[in-house]
Amino acid sequence: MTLKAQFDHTNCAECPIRHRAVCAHCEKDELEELESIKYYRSFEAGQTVIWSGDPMNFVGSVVSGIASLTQTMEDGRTQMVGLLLPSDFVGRPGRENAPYDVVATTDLVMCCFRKKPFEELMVTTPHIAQRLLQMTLDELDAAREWMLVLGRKTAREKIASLLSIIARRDASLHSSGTVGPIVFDLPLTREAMADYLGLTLETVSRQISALKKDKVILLESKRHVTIPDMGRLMEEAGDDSDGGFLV
Amino acid sequence: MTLKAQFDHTNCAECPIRHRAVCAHCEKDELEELESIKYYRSFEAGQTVIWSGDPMNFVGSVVSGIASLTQTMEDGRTQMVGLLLPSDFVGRPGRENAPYDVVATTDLVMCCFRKKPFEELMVTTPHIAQRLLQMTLDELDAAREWMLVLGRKTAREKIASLLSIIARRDASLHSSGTVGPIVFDLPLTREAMADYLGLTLETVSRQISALKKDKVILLESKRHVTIPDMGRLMEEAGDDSDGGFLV
DNA sequence: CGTGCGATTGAGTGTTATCAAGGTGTGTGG
DNA sequence: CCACACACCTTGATAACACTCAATCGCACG
Repeated sequence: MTLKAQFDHTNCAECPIRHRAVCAHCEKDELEELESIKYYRSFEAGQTVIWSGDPMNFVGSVVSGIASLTQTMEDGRTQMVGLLLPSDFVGRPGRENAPYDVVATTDLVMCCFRKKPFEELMVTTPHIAQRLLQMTLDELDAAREWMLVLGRKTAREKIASLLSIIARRDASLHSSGTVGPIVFDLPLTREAMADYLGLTLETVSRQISALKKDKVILLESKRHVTIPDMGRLMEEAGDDSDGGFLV
Repeated sequence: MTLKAQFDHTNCAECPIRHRAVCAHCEKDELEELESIKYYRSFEAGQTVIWSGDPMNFVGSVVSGIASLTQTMEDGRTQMVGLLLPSDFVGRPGRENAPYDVVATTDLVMCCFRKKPFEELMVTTPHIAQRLLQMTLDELDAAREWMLVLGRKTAREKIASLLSIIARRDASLHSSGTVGPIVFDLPLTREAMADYLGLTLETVSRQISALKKDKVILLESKRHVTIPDMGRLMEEAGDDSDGGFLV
């Protein structure tokens, strides 16, 4: 609620995701149109944003925090199919019902647009559709990367892959140095990591312990990770050890 | 080569994928522009269309046959990350190098456009960009469905899932009856199925034998499959037994 | 008739899941 | 302030499922 107030009257020009979100390519006048139909919503960690199957009357962008897209089978097995970071887009123009659960993994602020007006804007504003196409293609690439992880990597490689992705993302935001240790906080519980990687939480825990024992990672606390050697981590992930940093 | 000739002078209006491909929404004049930059290419089963990492100077649509998108790790483990059926699009506007291997699984005919002119058309022709967005969103949904299969399903469920997808696609093309047995030919080798499902070919073979023994499927030959009861197959796949047919 | 590819089947192994117990840290109420 | 509850995490013992290695089969093709 306090977070909501914090953003309620924010001008798009000052938005932290202004240049990465679906509105990134918009001109000033286009932005004003978007601004007139936008509103902010906040969620606490653990809250469900949308239930699979429910009607979706909005689309929107993650402004801050992390959300996850998950699929659940009848017997309770769950698989995360998307990790939504700031600037990522939620919802599909033209779709009536949500195909996945959307859950706030951390406290979350979203910039929402009512679906109908947004769909109309899509037609009149090519910049929005163009940007959405780019973003969707990027998400498709990420999904295909994860298919390799899910289908072919060992538990240890899966953990190393996830850590290297989070580390890479964090490095692209905060630090600037290309070399040297990388430090970050895990935004996911062991269970969420397991759901992302197609493992059990016990296996996640064991493999993290193993990577720690082998000095691939250092743990100050259960969530606070230091990567002394990024190349080593990427070897463990089964990726090309070099070349990758800017992929 | 003979296939190539067969399509070389085909008018778009008579094209079998005219209403499903990236050109689906195009008006007559837009189609003429596309027609002026298109050319057909044919590949034999097993041929590689594009190697991962190679520069891509074209994009295009699958006209007939099946192609696969695969990722390969340094040690040879491979994961299929896309199954390209007629009307599916290959390539990403704006991208220089291919991120995956594209391999012809069967004999294949593609309708190609040189990348540069196609990218220019994308800007001037919203119908193309709109359709490409739709198709990309559909592919993303399919990829996420596969993430559940890869991450959480058993070998038996994986096989049943793949069979039900192929059966569903075939049913949507050929037959009309909603009930009754479904018959089709598998377009994939056991090895290709394994690469798709994150299994070994031996496990694929064993599970197919098991499904056959349990009368979930009937096999006239190794590739010719009959599904006596689609609901039963979908139960085996771990999906909701009903509701699914039009998903 | 031999060759080769795709597929099947078997035996043994190993990675990961399952079941179970216990540990750590944080917030809340007595 | 302490004790308790709870969520999150770790670790151990055991078992199951899928992988590996290996032999064989069937079929198409030269």
